Amino acid sequence: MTTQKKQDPRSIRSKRAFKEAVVEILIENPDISKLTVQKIAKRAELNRATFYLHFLDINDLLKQVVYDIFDDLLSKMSPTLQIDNLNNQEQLITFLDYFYKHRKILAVLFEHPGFNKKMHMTLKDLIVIQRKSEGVDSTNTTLSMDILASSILGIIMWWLRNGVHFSSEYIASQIIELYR
Amino acid sequence: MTTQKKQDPRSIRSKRAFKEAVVEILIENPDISKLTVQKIAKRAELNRATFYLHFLDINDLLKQVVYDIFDDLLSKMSPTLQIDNLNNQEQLITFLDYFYKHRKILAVLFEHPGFNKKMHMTLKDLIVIQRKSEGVDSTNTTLSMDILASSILGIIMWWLRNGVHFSSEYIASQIIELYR
DNA sequence: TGTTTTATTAACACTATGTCAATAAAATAG
DNA sequence: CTATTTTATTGACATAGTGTTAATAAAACA
Repeated sequence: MTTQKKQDPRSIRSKRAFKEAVVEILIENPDISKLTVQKIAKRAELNRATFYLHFLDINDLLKQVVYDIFDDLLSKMSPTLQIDNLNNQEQLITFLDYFYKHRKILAVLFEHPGFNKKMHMTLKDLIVIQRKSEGVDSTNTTLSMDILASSILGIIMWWLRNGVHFSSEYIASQIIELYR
Repeated sequence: MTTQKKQDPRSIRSKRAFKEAVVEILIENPDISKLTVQKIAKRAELNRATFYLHFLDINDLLKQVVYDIFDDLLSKMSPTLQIDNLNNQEQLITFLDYFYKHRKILAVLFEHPGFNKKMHMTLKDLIVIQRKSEGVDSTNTTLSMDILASSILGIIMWWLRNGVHFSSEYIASQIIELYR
């Protein structure tokens, strides 16, 4: 507890209110370009100037929303990752189920530049962990982990973009098929 | 020449000026969210109101820029597609070379919602044409053409996003490797 | 409970948006 | 080559959004 400056409860409440507001607005109207600080503040029932006390701009707010979601996703993945006798496909389904559950907001956030980067990093990490647990040395494989992560990301983006008409199980099986 | 309403040369010039202006601005500062109609009109040396005569808004302008690029890409691909004895990899390299050549503006346009959709359609079409020329019946293959197109798209996006540090040949070989 | 800390606010100057009636200029028919 | 039509261009206007600041209010905690 050295440099961990304790947050005033008021700050925490306000930040959360803005985050919840922007998510609500985006689910109702999934057009990021139509967002304004004014609309977000009104929905959060807070003054517009308060927004600038917590966030640099709308992009900064969205970046923080993205990071929150990934923290949540990773905390929900970690118990699954520790089960050794769980195979590729089962882990992948756990992963995809998270996306399915939050598909509405995730489909919108995909448009945000920060999302892809974070998603790519997360996927790559998960693949490397997975490979290690299988005893595969990733440095020797023909396909780079970046290429693998990018191609899976592409499939998940298409899945979410098109309204999630396929089950997590089907998408998992298609991804597995790709790397047979 | 029935419903093909002939364009006034003035319209054509103005539209082109706005398109060139927005591309110039985006190459200098690749942040779509910082674009304004005002800046674009100033760069095009035209009045701001003229902008609204040709485009609905900035998104509409960007959509048209995206479509122009894909028209150009397809017109450059079609001679290549007609050469029967050209293999997968050589066609893929022709495709990727186009992206390499226009990487600066394409890396920016990837952020635009319309881009991914158009790109996915184009890729899927090219894959189906390719398969047909090889005599493969796409309806019988295990992987859907959508999944294939999405995964390749993911790789190309990663390639462009990370400053194109790999050659078209390397990326092509990695994509081919994926579907071995 | 009093004092400090910090979040909140209204107000300000500025920039951006989208539209319209008036104007200018290019296109084309005679 | 000129007259007339067509349509692109413009300045001006009302409205909405931005980012900041000094004054205020209200939680935190000693």
